[in-house]
Amino acid sequence: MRLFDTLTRTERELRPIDGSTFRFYCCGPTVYGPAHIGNFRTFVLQDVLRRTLETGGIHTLHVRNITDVDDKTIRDSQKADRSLAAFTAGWTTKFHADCEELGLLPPHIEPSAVEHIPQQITMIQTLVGNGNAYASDDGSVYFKISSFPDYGRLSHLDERELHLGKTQNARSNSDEYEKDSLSDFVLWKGRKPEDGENFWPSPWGDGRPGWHLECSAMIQEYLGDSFDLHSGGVDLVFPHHENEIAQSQCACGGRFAANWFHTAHLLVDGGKMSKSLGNLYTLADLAARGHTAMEVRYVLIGAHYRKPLNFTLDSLSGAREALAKLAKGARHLASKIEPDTRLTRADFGPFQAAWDSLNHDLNIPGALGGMFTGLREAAQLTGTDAAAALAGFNRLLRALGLTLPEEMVHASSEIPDAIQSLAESRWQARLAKNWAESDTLRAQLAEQGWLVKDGKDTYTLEPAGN
RNA sequence: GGCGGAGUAGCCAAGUGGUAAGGCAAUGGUUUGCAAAACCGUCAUUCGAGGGUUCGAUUCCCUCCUCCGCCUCCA
Repeated sequence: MRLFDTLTRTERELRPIDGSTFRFYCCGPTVYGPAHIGNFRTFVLQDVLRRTLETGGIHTLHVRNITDVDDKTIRDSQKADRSLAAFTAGWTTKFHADCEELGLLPPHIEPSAVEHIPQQITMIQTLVGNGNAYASDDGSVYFKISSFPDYGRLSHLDERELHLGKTQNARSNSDEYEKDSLSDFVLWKGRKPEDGENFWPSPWGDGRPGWHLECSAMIQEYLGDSFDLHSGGVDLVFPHHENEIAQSQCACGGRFAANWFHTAHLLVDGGKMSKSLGNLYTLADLAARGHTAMEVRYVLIGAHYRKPLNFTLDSLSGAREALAKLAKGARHLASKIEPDTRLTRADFGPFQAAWDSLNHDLNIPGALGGMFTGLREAAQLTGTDAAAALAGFNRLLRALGLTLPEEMVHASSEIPDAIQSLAESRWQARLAKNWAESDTLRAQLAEQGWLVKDGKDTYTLEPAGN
């Protein structure tokens, strides 16, 4: 497949550099609270990238870290009066549960920062030894930007140098006199009283690793000095990824990531998502509004990854209908296939255009459109052709990580008994042509948030839309 | 201020130098005790505004307007 690369700003063919396995790294969550749907946009898109590669026959090695030590995890664990380990373990578990609900494939390796302190220290020692880093009086170690001429290539820093110079002057009067120059970033943070028990011994004294270094050390451990792709949200381009490049290339040599995959942000109602605006949603928030994780996933993949996605609650309701429509189309297609039909082809049939879209810079919205139009074409097919089309459709679904509702009654197991019996009474009244009674009971169900849909011989119950 | 990105129907959203995918909503019809559901249709002469290049631009260039992100932690 072809994918846009942030560093070269060109579209490139993705092929494993080792010839067999496509090895990639994704910056994972900092576990100090529940992840929100903006975080999940990134993880879901990375998941579709992986699934698309795998559907195309490419083996992958997916590494995604857990950041379990930084300012926020320490601060909030203290607030919660729990150990850092217990605190972050709780949120890690929650994160995994959310991921599973969203249909995310677990990474093959999921290293945590705390579990890789020795590797981080070793990397810092190498950097100090190479003259790329220096210790300060307070036991911290900084990376010396001026020792790495390529610094800034990813984020086009050279075009911002003038500004940076100004800032340096402005800030060199501030407290941060520890650093040779302002843009030097911290690799190891010397122990401070507010860190509490959260410190580790090092050649420079007690302290903890800097945030940027975690990823570099874990990448070195599991992927080596050169690998296929590195991914994260656009906000990580600078300084996080820029710093990773500097650390890793100086410490390990190698080319680091061959491709950079950055995902645009999620907006809510056209603006930034934030707690203060009350528009920051977690999976649990949306579940409380009656939306399934699969509906959330459908919305999250609904815009091209390099464009901001405008999230609205209405789009979630739309997703429910769209998923139902896909399910219906698939069922219709399946009904055209004789039980003993043999699959004789392995192409995508009417879904070829959808598959092509996916492989052209991960155009998921284009692929989704192709699935609907493909379904329309496929409706005419029978026998082997229908079987081949359905197989293509299902491969596409798997690439997108979508699972379709078997029946429209996706909440059937969660219908309270009281509601169920109310609905049953209504159905009996209706069969007896007691319309007044039937309508009254239907209104009662509606009041309690349930929608009745009458079929020919039976009825279904659904939570009413929001 | 610097860098990067975006403005396509009521909403979400693809796409292309050759005349606008798809989904939701809406709406007409069939069906239904009435609704809903289901099924069959309809739904942008137009792509933020104004110029320019071109036989032809929504797609390329210029200017302007609006919005978003990064420049400090952030998916």
